[in-house]
Amino acid sequence: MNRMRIGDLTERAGVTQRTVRYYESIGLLPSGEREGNGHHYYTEETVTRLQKIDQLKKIGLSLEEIRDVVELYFTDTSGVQPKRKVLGILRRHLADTDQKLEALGLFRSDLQSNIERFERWLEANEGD
Amino acid sequence: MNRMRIGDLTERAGVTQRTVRYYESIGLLPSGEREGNGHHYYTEETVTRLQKIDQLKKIGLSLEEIRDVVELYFTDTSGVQPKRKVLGILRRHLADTDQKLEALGLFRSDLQSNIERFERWLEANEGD
DNA sequence: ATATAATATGACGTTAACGTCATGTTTGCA
DNA sequence: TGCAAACATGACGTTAACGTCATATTATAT
Repeated sequence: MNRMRIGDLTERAGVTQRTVRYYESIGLLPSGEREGNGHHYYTEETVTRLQKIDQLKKIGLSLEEIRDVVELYFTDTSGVQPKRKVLGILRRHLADTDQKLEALGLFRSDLQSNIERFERWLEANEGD
Repeated sequence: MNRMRIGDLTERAGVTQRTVRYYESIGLLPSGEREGNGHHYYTEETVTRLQKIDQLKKIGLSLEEIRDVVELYFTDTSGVQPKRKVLGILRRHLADTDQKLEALGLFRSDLQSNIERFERWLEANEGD
């Protein structure tokens, strides 16, 4: 189904209309083409774009950070200068990500050892 | 230096007074003992507690989530019932953490491959 | 043709995690 | 003893990421 209006778009992408309009307002989503009437029309790409945004949000990126990288998945970024810029952004995000991964890993083993400690205690102190 | 007032505390922990008072107000930090005058007094433990909170924040936990787990590092949680409760919380956080780790890992390799793609393009299209 | 559903736009409300005054009391030092 | 620096408390302000009306126009089913 190509060329849908906001109702179908939000249903397929699992977001609210408010979210779509908010994203349009901050330039995260290109505001769909409008006909003679005031209505906006969207395509399949808008759906996948919204889904991609959702993925990146779950990772913990802010909408501003997402705006930096999401273009990458949907445009051709021609020219040397833009490509260099995107490359810089990507490298920064990679460094950030590695830090987060490390911190999360430490937290995980912290959790793990605490869990084991509690389990041992409970096993020792009652018949369960 | 044990038994300090808020000025030293915030300097050592690298947070503002507002932050300390906010944490006290939401029960994340025990509000330091007060003398006859209205002043609060804190100890070394408060410093390390603030630092622990900061670590957990960097991982992406909300203050509410932190309140759930931070006690663990500073109290004895005696009794079987409380221990069971904490154990439940820990297990939930472990599952959350594993999900985040997986998502972050995927994002990382996504970034990585994009970076390589851009690098190859730049190498091919100019002498650098 | 008309009632109902869908859309557009604007404005105010909300939560988290504090920042920033304003005002009043306490402490520490010359 | 006097006075600037430190502290306490209260209230209003701020940003992100939307939620929730209210109102007006357009689309659609009967």
